[in-house]
This record gives sequence, structure tokens and C-alpha cells, in this order.
Amino acid sequence: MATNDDQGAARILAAVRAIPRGQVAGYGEVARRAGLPGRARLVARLLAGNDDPALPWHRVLRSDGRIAFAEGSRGWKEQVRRLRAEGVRVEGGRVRGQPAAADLDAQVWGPPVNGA
DNA sequence: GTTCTGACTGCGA
DNA sequence: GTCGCAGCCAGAA
Repeated sequence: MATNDDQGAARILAAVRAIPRGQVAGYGEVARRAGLPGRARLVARLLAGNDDPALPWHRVLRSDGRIAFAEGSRGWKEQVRRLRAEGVRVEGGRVRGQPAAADLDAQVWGPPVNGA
């Protein structure tokens, strides 16, 4: 059966996939939603090794709201391109907008039907 | 089994 | 708002 690590990774991927289009979330936020607080690096490693083209990895940013990649890097351009394609305002490698933490909470843990 | 590196974070200046 | 330092964790060599 799947090990705890596998589930943690699966949760991270689920949290990333739970990010609504046009919004972004931080590595720490995703890790926390996945039940792995402080494992932001693990999230980054997962995204770096992910082979799922449907994974919205470009919606995952640093806690500063900036792109984790070095400005001008291949991945950096790719991320900016995808974010802009979704309507996210990216300026100078910085993402203008609000994190999808609340939406993540709803998507990962469950819909706020009772207005928790 | 040990060492190194890394798509990170938080705090202080 | 930007820069630098130290800490923590996990995977890869």
C-alpha cells in the first residue's frame, strides 16, 4: 500500500491542482495544506520531478509572491507565460494578486458549505 | 552511511 | 522594498 511519504506527495500534488485558474499559492501554503508544514522544499522537488503536464505548477510561487526560478531562466519564462495566459498579472518576476489560500483550504479540505 | 545541494522560509538591517 | 544570514528538511550522488 502507499506509504505516508507517497500520500504526502499525493496531497501536495492535490493541493497544487486545487489552485483555481487565475490564482496563485505559495510553496509553504501548498505544503501546509498537504499536511506537511515547513516542507516547502519538498513541494519544489516534487514539482521539479513532476511529469504531469496538467499540473498547474506555474501557480506555485514563493512566500514573497515571486517566481521561484531565476529571472530569465527557462522555467521562469514558462511560468510567467502561463500565469499571464490565465490572467495573472506578472510584473518584473513578481505576481500581482492574492494567494488562493482560502480556495485551497476549500478545495483540499472541503467546500465551506457551512461557512466555517 | 555520509555529504552536498536545493523551484524554500523567516528575521533583522 | 531590497539584501544578507541562518535554519530546516528531503532527495540524490
